[in-house]
Amino acid sequence: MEMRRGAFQFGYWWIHVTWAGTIVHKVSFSRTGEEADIPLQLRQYLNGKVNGISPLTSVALESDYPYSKIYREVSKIPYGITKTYSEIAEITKTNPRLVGNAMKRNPTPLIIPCHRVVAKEGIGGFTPDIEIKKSLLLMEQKFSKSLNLS
DNA sequence: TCTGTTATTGCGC
DNA sequence: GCGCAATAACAGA
Repeated sequence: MEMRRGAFQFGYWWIHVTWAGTIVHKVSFSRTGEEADIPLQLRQYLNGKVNGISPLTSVALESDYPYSKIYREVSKIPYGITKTYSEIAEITKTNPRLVGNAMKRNPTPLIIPCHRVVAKEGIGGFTPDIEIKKSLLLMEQKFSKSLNLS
């Protein structure tokens, strides 16, 4: 399967995606970019038009990745829902601190919905910009609410 | 190898 | 409120 690279503008940030088929290998952020195709499901998700990115998955879920247990648990969090670092830590028998570490080193944010993991009191963090996390959570909340109404 | 660094939390003061 | 330990992967030296 051929590896492809694309970019999508989201607010003030560009989201760069590297993928092959339905497996996403890398997601990164930068201030500048140039429009280039990304997987359709991801684009619709970022536009707030669908409540998920199925069938896309991440290389980080492959079992030989160090934090894969944490990543698998995080990817189970449904659209529009948030969990805390400590909840993930309890399930994976690790430490909340380590969960934060895993999120920071997440090679594919969005695909692994690390923005749905928040601190017990507060939002937690996000690299490179907390505003991205806030926008994503706000967008998900709005869209899931509109689904309930219809 | 060894050390410093995390997107945290809960407890003691 | 503040300081600190728990705890494991990783980068850089």
